[in-house]
Amino acid sequence: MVEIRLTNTRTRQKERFEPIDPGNIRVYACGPTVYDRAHLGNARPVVVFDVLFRLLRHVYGADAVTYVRNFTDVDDKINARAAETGRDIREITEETIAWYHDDMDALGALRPTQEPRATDYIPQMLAMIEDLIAKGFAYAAEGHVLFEVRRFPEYGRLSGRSLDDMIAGARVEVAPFKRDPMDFVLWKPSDADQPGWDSPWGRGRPGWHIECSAMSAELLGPVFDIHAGGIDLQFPHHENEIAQSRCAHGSEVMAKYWLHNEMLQVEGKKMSKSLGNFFTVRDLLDQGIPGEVIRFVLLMTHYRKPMDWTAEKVREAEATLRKWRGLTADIEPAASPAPAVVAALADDLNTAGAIAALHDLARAGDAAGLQASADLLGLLTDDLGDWTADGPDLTALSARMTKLRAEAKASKDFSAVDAMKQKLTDAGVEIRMSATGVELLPGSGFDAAKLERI
RNA sequence: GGUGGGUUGGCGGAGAGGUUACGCACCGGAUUGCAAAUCCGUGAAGACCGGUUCGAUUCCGGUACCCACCUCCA
Repeated sequence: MVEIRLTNTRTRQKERFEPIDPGNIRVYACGPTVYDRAHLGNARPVVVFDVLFRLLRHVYGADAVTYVRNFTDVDDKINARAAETGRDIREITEETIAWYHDDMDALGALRPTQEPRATDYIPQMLAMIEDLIAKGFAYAAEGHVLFEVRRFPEYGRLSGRSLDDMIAGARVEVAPFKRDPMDFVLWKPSDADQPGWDSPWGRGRPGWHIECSAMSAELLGPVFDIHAGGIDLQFPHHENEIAQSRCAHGSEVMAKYWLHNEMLQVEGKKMSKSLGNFFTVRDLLDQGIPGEVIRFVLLMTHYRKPMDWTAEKVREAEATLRKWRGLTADIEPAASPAPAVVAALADDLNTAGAIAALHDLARAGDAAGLQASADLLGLLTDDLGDWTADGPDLTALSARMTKLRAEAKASKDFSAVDAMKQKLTDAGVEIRMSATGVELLPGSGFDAAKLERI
C-alpha cells in the first residue's frame, strides 16, 4: 500500500494519511456559490483536489472513495444578482451550475461522487440549528439565530487565532443582539423579496456556513477523513463549520485532515472579485487556451504555494503537452503508473515533482509509462486531447514542399523552398524535413488564416 | 495591531543535512542544402546575519522584504 502524506492544517504538520475506514474514504470540498462564472482562482482547488481524488482512487480503489463538493445556491450575492438583473433566482443558479460543469469538465476534473445543493438540505440545517440551541451553543434573537462562540473553547484553533485578538482587530459593526462580537449567524430573517423557508424563528434563510456542516454530516457522517478548500476559507468559514459540527455532534474533530490550497495570483496580487483583477476559466478557453494547458499550468506549482498565472507558463505547458501527446499517440498505456509519479503525488500532492517524473519518462522514451502516469494527474487523457487531434489537413502543402525541395536539390537553388518555409513558420507551422519527405504540424502559434495565403 | 505562509540558478519550480532535481531559455556538439524538430552535453542557485554540526541551501534564532487572512471571495 502506498503511503500518502498530507499537510494537515489542523495540526500544522505533514502527516501520514490513515483512513478512518479504508473501504470508505470520505472527502468534502467547499464548492462555489453559484451566481457567476468560475474565475481561474476557483479552478485551482478543483484541479488540485481532483488529483487528490484520483490518487485516493488509485491507492484505495475507485469504489472506496466518496468525494462530495457542494453548490451553495442560497446566498445574498445570488439575491443581489437577481435583484439587479430582474431574473429568477432559480434560473441564475441553474445556469451557473451548468456553466460550472462545462468549465470544470473542460479542465479535465472528474465530477465528484455527489454535488449536493444547499437548498435541498434546508430541513437538515434547521434540525442542526435546533439541536445547537437545545444544547446551549446557539441562541435566537430578533428573528436571527446565532452561534455563541464563547461556548466553544476551541474556537479559533484551526486558524491559530484567539477570540480576544480577533475582537481587538475587528473592523465590522457589531449587531446589537449579539452576545459576543464574534458570534455568527446560523439563520436570518428574509423579507418578502428574499428567498425564505418557514422556521421556528419565522420565515428566513440560512447563514453562510451552516450548509457545509449540514450537508457533510448528511452525506459523509459527523466525522470524515478530509476537508479541503482554499486558504481564504480557513477563517471564518472552516472555523465556523468546525464549531457548528463539533458542538452539534459532540465530536473531537469534524474532519481528520484539513487541506488548504494557497491563492492564485496575477502580477503578484491575489486574484479576487473584489480587486477586479480576475478572469474566468471561460475567458481563457475562449482565447483558445486548451483546458488541458490550463490544467497543466495549475499543476506546475505545489498547491500550498501561491502561484502566478503567466503567459510564459502557458507557452511552456502547451509545448510540453504537444510533445508528450506526439510521443504517446496510439500507444497502449502501461498497466500501472510509474512509481516515481505515484510517490511524488503521495508526498503531499507534489504535482510539480510528478511532472518532473513525467519528463524523466518522456526522456527515457517510455511512452507507455508516460501515458499511464499522466492519467493519474488527469493529463494526456482522451477527453482533453481534441485540441491537438483536430489539426488542419496540411498534406497538400507538404506535398508541394516536398516537390519544391526535390527540384531545389537538383538545381541547387533553394530560394523557393526557403520562401515557403518562411511563410509556414510565420503561420505557426512546425516543419520537419527528413531525407524521405516533409512533415508539417501545427505548432504553438498556429494561425489558419495566414495559411490560406500560402 | 493579531495570525499564518513565503524568499532557490536568466525564468519557472521540487526534493534532500554531505552525492545531477526537472522544465524553459542560453551555450557547445550530432543531424540538416540552411533551418526547425529531435538527440547528446556544458555552465549557472539557495534574501541577509548569527548559531548547531566534521559538514547547511536543507535544522535553530534574528533581520529585511513579499504575500495572505482578520470583510464577500477558492
